[in-house]
Amino acid sequence: MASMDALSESAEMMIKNINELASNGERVRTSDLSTKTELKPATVTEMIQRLGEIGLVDYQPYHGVHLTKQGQHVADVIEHRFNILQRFLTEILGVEKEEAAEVACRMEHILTRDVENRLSDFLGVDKETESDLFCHKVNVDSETESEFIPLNNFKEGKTGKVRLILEKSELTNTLEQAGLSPGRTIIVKKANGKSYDIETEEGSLSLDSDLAAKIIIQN
Amino acid sequence: MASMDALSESAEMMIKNINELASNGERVRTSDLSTKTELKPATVTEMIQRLGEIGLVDYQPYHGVHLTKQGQHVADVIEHRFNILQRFLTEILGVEKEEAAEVACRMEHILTRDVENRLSDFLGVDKETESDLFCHKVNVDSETESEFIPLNNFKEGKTGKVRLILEKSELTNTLEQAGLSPGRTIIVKKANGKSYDIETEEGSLSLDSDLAAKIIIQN
DNA sequence: ACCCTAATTTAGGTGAACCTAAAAAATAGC
DNA sequence: GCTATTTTTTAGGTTCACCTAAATTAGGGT
Repeated sequence: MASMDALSESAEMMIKNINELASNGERVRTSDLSTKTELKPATVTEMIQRLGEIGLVDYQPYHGVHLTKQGQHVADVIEHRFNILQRFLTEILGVEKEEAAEVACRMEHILTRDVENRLSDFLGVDKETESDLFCHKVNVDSETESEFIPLNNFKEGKTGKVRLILEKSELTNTLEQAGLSPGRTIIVKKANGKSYDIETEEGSLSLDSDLAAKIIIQN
Repeated sequence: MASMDALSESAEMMIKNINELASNGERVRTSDLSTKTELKPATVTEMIQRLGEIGLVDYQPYHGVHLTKQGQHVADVIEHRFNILQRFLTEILGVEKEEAAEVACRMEHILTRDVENRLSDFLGVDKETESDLFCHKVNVDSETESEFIPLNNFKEGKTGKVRLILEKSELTNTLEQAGLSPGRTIIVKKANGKSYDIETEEGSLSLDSDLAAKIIIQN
């Protein structure tokens, strides 16, 4: 039986790799894992035996492994964490894809549920991420709690408060004069993904999605 | 002599803790490190011996340690990484301070220089953070930086992208239908201070300077 | 059915990061 | 200045994540 002990980075990486090699549904061979992880076959054997003992994989000597339901869940969580981290690093910080992947691959083992959720929200992942079947929307914790959302992910018709403006420039100064400044309340009149029509305390204006992405609203 | 081998998380944590206990400039005792790190004294001794061998601390048996110049540099880097991570987690994601500290404390050992720099920029730390003497501003990437200009100041013949429309009205709606809406590219055909002839993706039009003043273009 | 090869596992080793228990050194009290 | 106490170190053990080399098993070809 599995002891929910918080897995080591190595163990999580092994599960992740098993998952990635098991796309076709077949059992994953030791040698393939060895190639992918760049670990020696003997090391792979040792690790999958341990994973078998704690119930995360079904291991049969000489006949490879496949993830158990529990193992699959772990893999899904890790994959999701990797994805949001990589998105954050590339889309928000502008890190190159390869480096982002490396860093995300280290950080995915460290993220807590809370940070993971908040990062998702920040990136605007609310829109039915179909890939997350496992994510049984149990989210018991999504209490009324207002969120911080980039303006470009804000839904039409909603009211919010400007909390943060990223990458300040002359343009954002202009925006602020037009009533779109931290602390002010705004209404999103129209949002079609390309341009955003906003009503501020001062009047109305409209801006493009690049600019909208830099304005963080609290609902 | 120090081998710049990328330190383990444990080693980096030990250096960080030595630094934090050395505020007064005095040598740090094994027992204090033991208390702070929640490791047994024997473990602390073992680790500071290793750090001594690679030149990051000056270790004298029975008389504690203090950071060498190299060790101090490591401590400074880690502290800086911790700070920006914690700021990001609390200020941007809204994570509670305690959890943010824990997560930042794990992530600080993983950040690369590039990600660190970008995160700093994102948080707006560029403005002469006097504490980071070592942080040579290597930012090679400040690309040709385009400007944001009201359409009435835009020069004849130039091409730009609509970014922002102030004071929306029926008139501006009409403009948007004519292709002059946020995100679209336009060309200024003629500009004489009174009226402006524009070519949009949809066709051409002409408008007066009052209206042009409310349309911000990025070149 | 049998051998050969390739894949896999076992056996045994290393270093890092922890531990406990015992020895040694420093310090404090008188 | 000597002993008692506290601090620190040494010695030796464990687990984890890796390794190499040797033994074992599976499967394909004839």
